[in-house]
Amino acid sequence: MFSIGQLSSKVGVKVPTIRYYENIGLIDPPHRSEGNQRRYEPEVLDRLTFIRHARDLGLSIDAIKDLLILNANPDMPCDEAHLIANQHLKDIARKITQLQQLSLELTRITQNCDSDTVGHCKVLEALGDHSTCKSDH
Amino acid sequence: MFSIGQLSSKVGVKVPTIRYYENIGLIDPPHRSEGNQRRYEPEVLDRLTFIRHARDLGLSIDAIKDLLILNANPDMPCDEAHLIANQHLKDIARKITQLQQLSLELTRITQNCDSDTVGHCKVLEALGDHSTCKSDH
DNA sequence: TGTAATTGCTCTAGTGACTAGAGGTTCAAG
DNA sequence: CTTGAACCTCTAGTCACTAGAGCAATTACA
Repeated sequence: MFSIGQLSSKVGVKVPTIRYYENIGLIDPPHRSEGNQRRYEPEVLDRLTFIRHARDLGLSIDAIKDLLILNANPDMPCDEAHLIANQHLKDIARKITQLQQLSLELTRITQNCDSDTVGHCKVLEALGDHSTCKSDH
Repeated sequence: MFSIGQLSSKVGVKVPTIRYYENIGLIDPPHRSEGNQRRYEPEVLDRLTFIRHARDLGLSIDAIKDLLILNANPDMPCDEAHLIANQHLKDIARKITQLQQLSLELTRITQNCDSDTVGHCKVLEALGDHSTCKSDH
């Protein structure tokens, strides 16, 4: 049996966030002590770790809800889990490329600083041209 | 001269979002028609496209404001531009690193799984078990 | 030119995923 | 048995939008 604070430090999810997750139905309301404080069974550790991990990877709460349902039904096909992961992968790859472009441009700006002024700044160009996008977003 | 709807479909930013950007000072208030409707000059296209891409990459509105200032002032003293650019460079570098780790992690997770039912799906397992992570996130 | 559909206007409130604070209660260590 | 840390609920704030109400202007077509 854990208090909410112990649970929090064990899984690295903040106390108010745990209460928030309970509020929105992502985790079940635990039993309470005589004085109305939350007391958690060890099982919640796995679930919260899963949630935390998935959030870290940028999955939405709704996506996590889906995955938790999948998790609870071991006989279901796992395509959906892969689909969710793969969608994320594509998105991430695109973002990396664009951030690298922006980074390059910002580096150029700082390195052009032998003169007194920025000169012709291409920050906007670095991200302004939609045609350089590989995917549509 | 574009109406707000035309602008919206050209750059892929929703109409209410454009008004919101005007509200918070990210784009200038345009001229109005006789009947008080917004009429945009073509110049706003670049600016909005830039904003859209930068947002997509996870830059905050404040960061975007800075970058737009940088872009709009080619005569800006060097040290000031240097400062702004460097501040955001660090941030962007960090974002790239994080995304790369994430991408690796997701790839590893999806490639480890070749089962057809959730029961043996490694994606779900990997999300639940933090100890299998190569990097800390 | 008339009229109907579409697009526009402002304003307020809601969303997601938390986070902060007020004001009070319970628990565990000394 | 006291004290202080941890807990409770509740409301409100954050960011970057998004939705809806209720009304006005514009555009397409007959």
